[in-house]
Amino acid sequence: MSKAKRLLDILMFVTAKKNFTAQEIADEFNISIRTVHRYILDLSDMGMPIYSEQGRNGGYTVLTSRLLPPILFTEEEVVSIFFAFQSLNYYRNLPFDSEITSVEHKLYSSLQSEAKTKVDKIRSYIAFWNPKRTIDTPFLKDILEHSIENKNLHIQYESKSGMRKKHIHPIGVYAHDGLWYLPAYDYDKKKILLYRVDRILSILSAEKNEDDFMNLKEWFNFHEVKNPVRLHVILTVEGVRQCKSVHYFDGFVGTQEDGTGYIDTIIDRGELNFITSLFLRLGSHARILEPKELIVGLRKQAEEILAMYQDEN
Amino acid sequence: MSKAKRLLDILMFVTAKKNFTAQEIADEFNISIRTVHRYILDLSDMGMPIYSEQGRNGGYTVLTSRLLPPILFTEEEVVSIFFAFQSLNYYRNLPFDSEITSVEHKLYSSLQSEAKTKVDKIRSYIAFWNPKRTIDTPFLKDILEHSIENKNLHIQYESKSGMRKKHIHPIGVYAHDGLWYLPAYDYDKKKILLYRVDRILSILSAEKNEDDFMNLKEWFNFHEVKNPVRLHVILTVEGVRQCKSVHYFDGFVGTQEDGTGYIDTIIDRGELNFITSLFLRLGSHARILEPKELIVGLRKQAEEILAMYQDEN
DNA sequence: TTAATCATGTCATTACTTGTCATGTTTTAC
DNA sequence: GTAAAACATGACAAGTAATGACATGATTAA
Repeated sequence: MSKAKRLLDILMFVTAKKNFTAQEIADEFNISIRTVHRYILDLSDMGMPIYSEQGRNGGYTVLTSRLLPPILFTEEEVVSIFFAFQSLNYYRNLPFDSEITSVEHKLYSSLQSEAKTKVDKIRSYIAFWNPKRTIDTPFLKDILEHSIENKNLHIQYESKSGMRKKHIHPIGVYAHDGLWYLPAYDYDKKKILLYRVDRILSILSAEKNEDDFMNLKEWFNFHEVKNPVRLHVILTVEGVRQCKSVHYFDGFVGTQEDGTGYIDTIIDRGELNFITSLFLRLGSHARILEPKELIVGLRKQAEEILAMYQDEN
Repeated sequence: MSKAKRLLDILMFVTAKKNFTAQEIADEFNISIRTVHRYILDLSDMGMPIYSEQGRNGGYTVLTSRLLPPILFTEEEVVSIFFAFQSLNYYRNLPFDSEITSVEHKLYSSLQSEAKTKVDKIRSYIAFWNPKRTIDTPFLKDILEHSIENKNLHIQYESKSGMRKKHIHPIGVYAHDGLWYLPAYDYDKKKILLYRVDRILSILSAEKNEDDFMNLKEWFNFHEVKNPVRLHVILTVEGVRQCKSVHYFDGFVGTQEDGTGYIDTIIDRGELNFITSLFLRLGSHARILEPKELIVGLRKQAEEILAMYQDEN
């Protein structure tokens, strides 16, 4: 076996083990201790942060987190990594900040000037925009970490009715439109609720979770319809156009030959509140047939607005 | 110089040159032709796609796009790359698809099982959600490419009033809320308009652009206010809460000591249409003082809704 | 003090690398 | 069809690097 290959093997062995003696390596790879010492010298020369302790119970220790064997990329592959990093640009408080910076640095400096230009262009011509909010999300990293580690949390949360303590189990964390959301099982309310990470005021404590919960993907697919209500709406041509751009109605917008259309589906009563504002905007482009409550809600909102501005003309 | 180092040098030299003869390498590195042949054998053994053509005018050719020197990553750095890739998950028709797959594969297979678990967890606990639309964006890759290459385009575009031909210069491309937008200079209308990439029906032709335009970043910061209008609103506590979650008002929401607040800023008249639906939703939580048009618009919309449902009770 | 470690040096042996030379093969220009 | 320019491969000697065995020293903990 070539020296280079063997050095790589040892590198992997050693980064996995973190603590080892020369004898162990010698036995593992069937080489003499003298050679092991020589190899370790080579590895430190190559920049591996490895240090030794003499004396009984001494040995070697690898300082850094594990190093991976060197990986060969093509230029296009590296460009694709920069493309992916570009998509994180408009977020704040992301985890892996320093790692991403160091990866970017390593990769960029290995590129030739032509490819550097390409990366620069991607950076200036492509954006994954989201509202670059002034809202701070200081606990994002912690929440992500705890979610991944399957912990339960006690948090202080700023809800509509003021500051509350919550005992929750995170299902996962997701970003939408620049905000971070935390679907989590609330132990007091005994159901899964959706929290906003920026409204978490502090994490009081975390403990290992023992229970079983659905994961994030399952939660996304899971739409518990507890109070089913039929939503039945007729749409003008313009109404169809606008509804098709609303994700909520994805797939539910039916069209007639003349371009007009309809929505006829089952939704949860809890969602009516959210839907009201959609139909307020659509005005006469959408005529609701069912449910009654939605019509009542719309009228109430409309009346509220008219009442507020009745004295102005 | 060690063999390994020299092999790397040659690897870089040949990937940059793409076409070369053994003699050239021998001269460049001051080694014998025989050794060059041996090195090339080594490189192919290492997986470099290098092939030879015999005969006069023959030589070696490197098949792939340029390979970069092997790069050492720490485990955390690799995890951060997977984190970034995760953010692309809910998009369709992205460029660099195959590159990302191959990078993922290379990296994942080099990870140890412990780190693999971490990557798996990131994949199942973190999402960058956006409306995973059923809308197809077949021209996204092409549009991106042409933007980067500073081309002008003739496209067929599906606008409100039907299919139109457009002659444009792309400023850049950005994603927002799952849709791709293309700010571009319209040569006919002589101004920058915003197109939706999914509404591009075909690209008729592309030609090199000679003119100077602003770039995407400049465009983001550029808000031409042609018809300035003062927007002045007073907000209840709940109104403040809701407005702060609306990106459009970022930074413009002032608060009083008692928790109520106000918005007082200058906007463009063209934006009133969009704002109307925001205030429809807010109802009595937001009382508009100025501009008059907005109040008129709100009342009109409210009356339209009431008229539509007047016979129902 | 002793045993377990690392650290370093020397030296003979072995393994690998390199250059030179030789011999083919393939392709193209003339 | 021949010569030139290229790759392909083999053999071998000379040179270089890697290895193991052994020796010695230093450091640390039991």
